[in-house]
Amino acid sequence: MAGGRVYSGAGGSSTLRVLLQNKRTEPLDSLFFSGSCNSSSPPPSFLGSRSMMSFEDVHGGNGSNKSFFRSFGVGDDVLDDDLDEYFHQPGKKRRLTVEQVQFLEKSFEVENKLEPDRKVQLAKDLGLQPRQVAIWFQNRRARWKTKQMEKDYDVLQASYNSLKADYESMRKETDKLKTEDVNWMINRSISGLKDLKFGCENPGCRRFLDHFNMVQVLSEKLLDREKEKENLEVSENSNKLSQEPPEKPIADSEGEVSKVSAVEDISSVKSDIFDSDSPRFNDGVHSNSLLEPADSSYVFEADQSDLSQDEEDNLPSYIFPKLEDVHYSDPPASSCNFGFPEDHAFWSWSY
DNA sequence: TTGTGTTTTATTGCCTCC
DNA sequence: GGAGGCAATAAAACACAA
Repeated sequence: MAGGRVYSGAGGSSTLRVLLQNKRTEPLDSLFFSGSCNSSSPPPSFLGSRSMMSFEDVHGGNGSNKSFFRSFGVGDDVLDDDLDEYFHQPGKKRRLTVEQVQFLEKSFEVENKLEPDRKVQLAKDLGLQPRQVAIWFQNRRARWKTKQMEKDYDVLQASYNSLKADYESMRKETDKLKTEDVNWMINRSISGLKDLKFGCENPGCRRFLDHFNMVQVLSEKLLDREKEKENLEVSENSNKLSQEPPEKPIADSEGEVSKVSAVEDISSVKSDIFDSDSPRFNDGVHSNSLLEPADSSYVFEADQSDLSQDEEDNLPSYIFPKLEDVHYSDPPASSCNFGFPEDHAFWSWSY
């Protein structure tokens, strides 16, 4: 017993099960057996509570709530003779009838809290003890709360799944945009180089442009040399055919040999850099793909040793600065990074 | 028929409110 | 301090598969 609470209705000896076994009536059948059973299943036993049937406790012991049963055609003789016997079975839990539960459910829908007056009235109408009605409402509230929590959980989970899907979608979109952005920057840089030809007053930009132009000029030079070499070989071969094969090399002086070697070296460099089959060399002269960042480093890493000292000496110092004079660092205010992020160090340098 | 899981009814203990 | 609500739990009733 909690908090001095007094529960009424316990005790007694007989059961309505006995009553129904002996004196069941059609109205009672419809009351106690409808809904929860069908023709193919045996009717369940009456599931009223032991305490629910304690009329004395409900209405001062005058049995006035027998009206609930009388309304279904149960005669007073039945009630008087057997209900007492049934209503006082200890240690048994009785389920409410479908009709009682439906009645309580409707009442619960109206208001899930139970005021004392309403509780007494419901108990009177259903032939239950007020305590039973209170317990039923209490348990019903607990079930409602559990279901509500399940619904809330489902709503939250749906919301979470929706947000997660949005996140994944946005993440993919972001990755896609990043890729597009890189391509856009590359294209912008290339078109920026073209634009620079028509004027860039920024010293850094001008130097880069001069460098870029010089690379193009040198590449054209290399191509010319390649052609000269090929022509020379062709003419030599034709001479061989018409003359005795020489016993000595064509170039018998060291200087001559060195020049040929130099040409071969340069040709090899040219082949590496300007191979017409290379994706970096599209039109043979001015190639945007020359600046493709996939191998962008080579643009600035041209091995100066590939050029003859004469050629190198003839270049302005700002075009081919000494390596020790070049400082790849954070871009100065005058530097030019062509729209690339500043962490792309190769785009920004200063002397 | 029986074992097992679920649902329903009821109890207990604690708490808050008046 | 009594009344009543709530959470946790017990236990009976029920459903169902094997």
